[in-house]
Amino acid sequence: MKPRVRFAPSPTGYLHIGGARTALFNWLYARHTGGTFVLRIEDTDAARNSQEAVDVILNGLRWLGLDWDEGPITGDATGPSKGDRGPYFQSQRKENYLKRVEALLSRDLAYEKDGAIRFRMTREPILIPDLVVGDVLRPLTDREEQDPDWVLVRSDGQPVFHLVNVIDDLEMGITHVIRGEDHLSNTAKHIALFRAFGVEPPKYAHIPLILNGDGSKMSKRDRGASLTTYLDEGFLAEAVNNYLCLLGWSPKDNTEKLSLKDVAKRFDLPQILRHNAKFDMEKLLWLQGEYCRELPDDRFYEMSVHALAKAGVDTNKFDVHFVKAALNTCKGKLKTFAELPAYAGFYFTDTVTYDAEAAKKDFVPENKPRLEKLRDAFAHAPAFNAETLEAALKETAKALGVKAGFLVHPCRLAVTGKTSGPSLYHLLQVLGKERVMARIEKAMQTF
RNA sequence: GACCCUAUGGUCUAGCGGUUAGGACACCUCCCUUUCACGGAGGUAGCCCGGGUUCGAUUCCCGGUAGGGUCGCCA
Repeated sequence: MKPRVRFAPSPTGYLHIGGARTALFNWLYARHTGGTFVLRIEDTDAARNSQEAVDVILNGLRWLGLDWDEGPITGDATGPSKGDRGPYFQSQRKENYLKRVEALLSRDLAYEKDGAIRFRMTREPILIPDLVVGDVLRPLTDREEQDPDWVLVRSDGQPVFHLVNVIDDLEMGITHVIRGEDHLSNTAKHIALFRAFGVEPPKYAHIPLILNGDGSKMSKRDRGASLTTYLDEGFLAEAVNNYLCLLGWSPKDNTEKLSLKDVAKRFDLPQILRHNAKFDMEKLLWLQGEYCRELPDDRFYEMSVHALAKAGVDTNKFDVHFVKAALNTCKGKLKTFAELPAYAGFYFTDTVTYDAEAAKKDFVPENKPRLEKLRDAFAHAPAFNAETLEAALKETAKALGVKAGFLVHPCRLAVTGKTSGPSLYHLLQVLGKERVMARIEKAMQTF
């Protein structure tokens, strides 16, 4: 029998990075085994759920490329879905729950008290066989000893998470429950329920959690916790996926860069690590830089234009060849597209603002005649391209008896306003003679 | 408070009784470079502590400590 796994997020309005990894591991296992990846929306808290909140999840998974074989097609709970085990929204499954509760009631495995329906919980310790953690024996805690039974249906008629989760897994034929380790202790409840329903529970695989760098729990507000951040900041899905794979799983051969396809081939549950991992943005950024550098030109262009537009730079106002040439000088230089507007903004504006500290250092009186000479050399260069400009600058430096750097830095500052950026000669070429001359002229008037 | 899980450099990890404890990120130095980035060459830094078991423990067992999780009419 082929495995059936599921990702069952609650639409809270954001997709936690840990949730994304849970989805990823489920997806990887399904793809590795040729099984089925089910997406189920746990929208039991009707008041807080909205279609927008579901869309955040759907969009996040789609962005990562984690396609589901069964589940909703849109964020609309009553909308279309794929798969024959639906509905895939808990809000649409209420009668299933009530039917199951009736069955429990009729067999005295549950009872009513104070308007709520409670489950007669097993008193003996329950063995949880876990594919990642191993066999875990879970006795009742001292608190639970006082009153081991727990609520299945609230007095307002709402079934609780533990109940619906188990019923859905049962009815959807889930064979492997791959979820965060925060559910490990509660798995005893789930196993007891499955048995009460007369079926063997699925296999469990509890994966370690992702924590903040300081070891604390990653919550909504923490940097990097929300998947949306990565979409917004111009990360590449392949980098995020790759990084997530490396948190709690290892190819064991020192490979760091892996495609989802590679991982799907090699991934398996028993190799998952048992300890929590701390989130390290630096390493993610490194991977991001790696993938960014390898981007095909058209995709780099597309993402760049998008990032610039988001920052208020309308590249449509410029000649397409100019835009492409400009962006070309940036490729391989930065890690996230969010950096691009600051990095390449000088191409798309006529008002250069100079870095104050750099201006203090480079826009000094002795540099004025140098800049003048350089301007003249540029003006008389046989052509205005990277090679001729480099030659012109070097000759000028030689004639002045100074190192090239004395011309390079003020020139870069005059033209871009900054101390670092794309290759100077190439950016000058792209900017073109007219703009370059004007900018040097303008800069010289400031000191 | 009880119970559960975990423990290799700052971080992610390889290791599954005998290794100069390997790799990656980050950091430092140097080279390349007219900036930055890339690339290249080096470097700093690690087996949580204490007991066992064993000829020998990072590795196995027990205890401690630390971190995380769970014990809801939250999910």
